[in-house]
Amino acid sequence: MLTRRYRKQERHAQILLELKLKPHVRVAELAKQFGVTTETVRRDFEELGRSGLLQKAHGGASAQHPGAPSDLDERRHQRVAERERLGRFAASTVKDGTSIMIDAGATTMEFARILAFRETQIIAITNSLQVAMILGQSPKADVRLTPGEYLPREAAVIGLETCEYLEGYNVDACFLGATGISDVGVTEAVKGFASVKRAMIRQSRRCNFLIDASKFGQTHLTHVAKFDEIDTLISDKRPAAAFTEKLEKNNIKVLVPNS
Amino acid sequence: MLTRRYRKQERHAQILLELKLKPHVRVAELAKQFGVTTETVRRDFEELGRSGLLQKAHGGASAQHPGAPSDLDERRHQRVAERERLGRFAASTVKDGTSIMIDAGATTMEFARILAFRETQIIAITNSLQVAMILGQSPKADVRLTPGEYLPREAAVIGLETCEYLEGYNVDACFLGATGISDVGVTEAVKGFASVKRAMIRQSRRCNFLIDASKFGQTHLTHVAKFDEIDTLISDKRPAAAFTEKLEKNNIKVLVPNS
DNA sequence: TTTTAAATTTTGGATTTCCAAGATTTTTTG
DNA sequence: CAAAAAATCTTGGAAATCCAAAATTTAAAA
Repeated sequence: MLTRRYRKQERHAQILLELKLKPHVRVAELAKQFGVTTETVRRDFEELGRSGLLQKAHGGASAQHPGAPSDLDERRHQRVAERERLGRFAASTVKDGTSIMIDAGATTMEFARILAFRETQIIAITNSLQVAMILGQSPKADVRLTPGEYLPREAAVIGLETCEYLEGYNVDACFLGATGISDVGVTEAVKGFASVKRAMIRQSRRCNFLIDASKFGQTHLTHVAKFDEIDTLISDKRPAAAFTEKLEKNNIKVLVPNS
Repeated sequence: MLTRRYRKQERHAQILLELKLKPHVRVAELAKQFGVTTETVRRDFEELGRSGLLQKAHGGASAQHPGAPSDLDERRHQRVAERERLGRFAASTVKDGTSIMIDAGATTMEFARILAFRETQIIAITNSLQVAMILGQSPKADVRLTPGEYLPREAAVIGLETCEYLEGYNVDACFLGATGISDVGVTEAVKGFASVKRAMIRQSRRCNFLIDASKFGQTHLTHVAKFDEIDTLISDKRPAAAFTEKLEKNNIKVLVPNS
């Protein structure tokens, strides 16, 4: 019997590859190209779509927003609604003409997307390739990327060069994500991120953390900031009363949408 | 009579705005949202599509990728096979343990894709976000990104910072694309790219240009390199005899696959 | 090898989208 | 204000897509 021309995995890879060239591919085209039924391609889309690697459409599929590695995307699919609210709200606090630093993460990406959508006039410095790409679409954003070692999992750059570069700039505010906030302060799980975040804090007049409610009370490996270094916590839900009180005792403004 | 809620221009702007948030919008949705017929939305797509601002799809439209000018898109897709051959061939010349610089462009992207696929062990420095992302997927590649101003159309960084950063490194070879090669040498159409390319040439022991045959004889605005600065020209087809001779008189090795 | 699970194809009908051409409305222009 | 131009709506098929379920093939496991 003949060996199948493309196995499932190859097709999946090929589809994602195509989507890097074209923003949209059609079921029929791919079916012909692979020599399989449209139903098979449809199923491929279904699977890739579930992993958040593409967006299904009638008759085809669209690339997910530019260049998004898979693990990061999986996370993106969880808590999307909450994150969007948070990002939208955070973006609404940024005024025209502000200079900011933005770090890497799913939350800050959403934040950047809204900033681009609103066409807020800003100068932004980031170590996240995705944030740069998203913000770059806004005609009103002047984007600078930091140098450094490329970290595939997060699509960001890190390292000494990154931190040194940041020292060349002083900005109005920084907007940072994190994997946890608890009694010990803000902590981070991703190796190499903490030092970049700290560098950003040092160069900013105002420090904002964007942390969604699911991360309250969590403590991770590396330390990012103590309470007295934080100016604002932006989240989707207000933390427990006791914790809020503790934060406000440290002069941290807690901002949540809607209320 | 009622004033129309959205005029054509407003709709167009709104559609493009939506596409910054979602990679794909549907005719039916927008028609409902604007309170117009699907036919009207379809016509909007038609017009925006002609200007290359979006890509039509069955039942909707997708955002155009950054770095994909509309008129070029068709040509890009036609030359995919040639570019892949070129990229594959160029990648085959890279040995394990080499340090290289790679610049931005469709051709170098393909080159990077093959390097990642082959898992060649390299240290790579690039100013292209896409090259970084692609190469970053290889476990054997150590990728560094240059700093600089972000250029949305090309998904790359440029500027003085980029060039200064490059001066901190000396590598075995650089692999560069270009928009033209002719009697005057290698030239480039994209503003800001030439100086980055020149900086890369200065820091490399060996200078390779990846230029497909369609660009032979073309001269563009900015000057990149004279013949005596080039070591190798890698292409998909051999140039005309007269031109080849001229190149080889300048000690430029001309490499093409297959022969 | 046989068995089992997974992947793919086939089928047919419901749904959606497309396209063109003519009718209607709105906007612009003289 | 009237005429012309542009934009939009309506309509009626034609074409493409979707979906589910059952049949078939292929790959993996026992």
